[in-house]
Amino acid sequence: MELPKVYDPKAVEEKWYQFWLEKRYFHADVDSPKEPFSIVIPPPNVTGSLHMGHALNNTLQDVLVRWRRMQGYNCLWLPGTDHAGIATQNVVERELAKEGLRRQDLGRDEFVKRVWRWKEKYGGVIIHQLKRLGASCDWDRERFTMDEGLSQAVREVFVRLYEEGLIYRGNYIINWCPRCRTALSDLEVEHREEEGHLYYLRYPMEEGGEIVVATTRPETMLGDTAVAVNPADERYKDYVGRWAILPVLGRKIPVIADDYVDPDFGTGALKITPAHDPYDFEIGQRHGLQAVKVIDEEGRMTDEAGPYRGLDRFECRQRITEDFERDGTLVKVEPYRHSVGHCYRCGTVVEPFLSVQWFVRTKPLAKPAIEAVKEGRTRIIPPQWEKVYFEWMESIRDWCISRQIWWGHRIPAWYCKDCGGVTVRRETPESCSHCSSKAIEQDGDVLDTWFSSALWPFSTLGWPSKTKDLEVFYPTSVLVTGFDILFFWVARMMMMGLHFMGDVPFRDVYIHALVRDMEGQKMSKTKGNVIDPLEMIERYGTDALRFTLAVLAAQGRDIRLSEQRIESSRNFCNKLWNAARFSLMNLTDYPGDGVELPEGEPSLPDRWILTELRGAIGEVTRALEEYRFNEAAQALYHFVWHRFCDWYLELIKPFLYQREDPQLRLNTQRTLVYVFDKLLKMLHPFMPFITEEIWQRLPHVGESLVVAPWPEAEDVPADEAASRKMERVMGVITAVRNIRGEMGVSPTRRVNVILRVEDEEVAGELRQNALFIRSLGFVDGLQVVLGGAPPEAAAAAIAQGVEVFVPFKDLVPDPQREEARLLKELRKVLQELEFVQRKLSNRAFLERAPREVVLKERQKAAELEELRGKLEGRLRVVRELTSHDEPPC
RNA sequence: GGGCGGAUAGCUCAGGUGGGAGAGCGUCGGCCUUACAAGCCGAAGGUCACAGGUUCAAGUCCUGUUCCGCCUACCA
Repeated sequence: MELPKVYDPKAVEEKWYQFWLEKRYFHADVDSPKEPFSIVIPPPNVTGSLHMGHALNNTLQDVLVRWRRMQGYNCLWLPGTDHAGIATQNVVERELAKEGLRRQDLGRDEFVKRVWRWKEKYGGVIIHQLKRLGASCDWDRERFTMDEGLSQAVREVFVRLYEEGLIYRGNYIINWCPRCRTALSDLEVEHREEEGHLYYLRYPMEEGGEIVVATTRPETMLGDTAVAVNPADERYKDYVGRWAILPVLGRKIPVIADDYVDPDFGTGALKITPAHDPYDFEIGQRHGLQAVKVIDEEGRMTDEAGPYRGLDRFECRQRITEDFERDGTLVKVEPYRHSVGHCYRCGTVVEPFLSVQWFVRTKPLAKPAIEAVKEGRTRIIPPQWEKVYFEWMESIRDWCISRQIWWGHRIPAWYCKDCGGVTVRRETPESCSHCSSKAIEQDGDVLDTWFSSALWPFSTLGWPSKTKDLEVFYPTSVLVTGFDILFFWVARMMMMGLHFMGDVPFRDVYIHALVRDMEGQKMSKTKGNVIDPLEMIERYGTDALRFTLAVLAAQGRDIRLSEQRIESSRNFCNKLWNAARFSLMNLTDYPGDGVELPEGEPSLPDRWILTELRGAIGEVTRALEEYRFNEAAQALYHFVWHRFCDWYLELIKPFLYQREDPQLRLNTQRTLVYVFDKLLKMLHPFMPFITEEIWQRLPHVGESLVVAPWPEAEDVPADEAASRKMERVMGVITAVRNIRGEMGVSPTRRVNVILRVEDEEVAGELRQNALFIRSLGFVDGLQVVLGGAPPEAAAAAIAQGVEVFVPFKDLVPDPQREEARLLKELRKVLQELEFVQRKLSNRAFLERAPREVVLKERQKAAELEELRGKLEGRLRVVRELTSHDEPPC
């Protein structure tokens, strides 16, 4: 059965994924005696579809899980999705809008039912896409944040925190999105620098005179209840305690003194709007000021806004500015650049808004979470993110968790209509816990989606029940995520995990980069610069995409992805495929299915490739242990392409194409199979599909690569001495090819070669390995001479002490070209030599540098000297020829 | 305002603990050499942002400067 010339991903991916599922390789057995290795997936939004960020995130997780599984761990990769409150509600509302309906038209119950229906129908999309990516998740354990079990965990956590005084309800300024009509946490506000204006407004004083205030939001003046100045500000000393008259409304407002006010900004007088600015609110509290709401939930002016009632807040700004310009209240307007908060979901300008909300008291929770990282119980990788984590945790503010939407976990609090008391319960109560009245009503709000995500590492494993899953798989081994949700999610999981499980949720946190386009821009649909992972999978195959992402995933740096890069990974797949094709063509008589080392004395190429393999196994394993995905992938790429394919497969062709020495042929086949087997195993976590397809076709032991053992470096015999011999032969081959190339001769044209060495042992070695030089160097006659006069009419090169000559008669006889070539080489050598000699003539270097470094430099100098001598000798010979060749004129 | 990261070949980027400047793509020259033209062979190309310092030795450590990017922040 011969393989097609080109690897076709479509023909294999679906087949093997189904096979793996049928064999239940991804299923984690809680009763397994093996050491556990667990990861919980960062649950994608149920509304989501796979983008490059997901592809990267899940490729890296799958690499880790598949690798650890092969190492013999009991692996659990727990998948699932997030109900994504606002996002999902928005999606369904948009769908309703097409029917001309609002959610209010349906009513809450009907709307929520509709969201569930939407979820059942479309919510599985991203899960399906993860499967196409090859993710080896335990699908039997798939979870959704609104599942019954997880909802129970949410209620349990809420009630416990409430009872511990860590959740409270209060009237504070929060961030409000007038479009989504809900409160947002501080983190859900995106600050953007914008060109705005600074308006200077004149407020008359009750007893004559005036005070001028500066503001970026003149419309909020309608809610002003004071003007504040710095107590140390001499200019306003006499104003404090007196009254200003608010224009338009004519309200009397006091001038107060507060340290918060910066006398150097604006006019040094600050208008105070306690209901629409967080700091004004604080000042208001300090001074017992009234808070007047002039903007409502939808961003429209309230009745308190007098003549401006009903206007949109921005319309009002426009109108009030015009009016003030007319009546002289407006002193001046300056252009002013400042940062404005926007809703992270819909982009609407956020309104600071006074309302009653639920909050988590975070400081007591943050402390253990800080300590856990300080003590190394959780490692953050790369470590520079630790600092970011600490900074945020140490300056953490209380977390507003109530949302005025319908899709999410309903807050388990009931209010009594009779006594006004609050009843917080795990199960729906019959009556008020304070007065036993039956007239109770549940809070209409739901919880921030991140509240349930914060419980993900233990709620998915069955908490609050004491399950075996929890016992075995918590804490999880590693969390793989992007830095954009370090605060949103990672920090909060740390807090909740420590508080409710008494242990960290994960041993390691690996933080990977963001995927950007070639210009370094974040990919976004609106910019139109997205590279769709599914499209790439269609075009180049899943393995090519995965390999690309892994090889680009260097720590601490964003990934700039281009389709070209995926294309070259596709080429790598094809290279591997053709190596398999070649191997299969030469294994038709291979006995059995065994994977064994060669018997007796292996050939030089065998010993060399085994030595290289041993090194590669060590390197790849070490890189994976350190989360250096790019280095592991790079090492594999180099080994497979530039060691195994470029050299080994070429070197063994003469052994495979002959039948005179059956033992040699068999040994070669064994090594070929052995090395191929190991490299497929190492490649499998990165490229699961093509490796399985090839492995299954080659002689192999076992049912599937998924559960095949990870290679161990110690099992592979190394032979450094043989390796060095091989490298010398390879050096000679390269020298011959170089001469041919530089002298402009076709690589397939046969030439004769003379090798001249000083050392008898080396001479014997080269004679022994003449076969390789002949076949890879396209050499006809090969002569190895020990010293003696070098040939004259020949091009020369020096490779590891061996002088390589190709007679001019075999090339295009062009002594001038040869002279130029030699000169170029000599220049390089002289330059290097000068550098080394300068070092060696420095007494400080000889005295202070370690002995082995000095020794190395001396050796280098000697080698270069020798090289120089030989090159200069050649140059003389060639110049002699050129002068003879000079046509008489 | 504070903090973090980056500046290395034409492009995109690797270069844990200081001692050899590297990869992919692109470029140039030559090849359908019975695994692969999505390939093979060969080559060119870099004062490692700038200025100092530490050291026998700096892409790598320290200080400063410039230019990008990101996070974060209560100066309306």
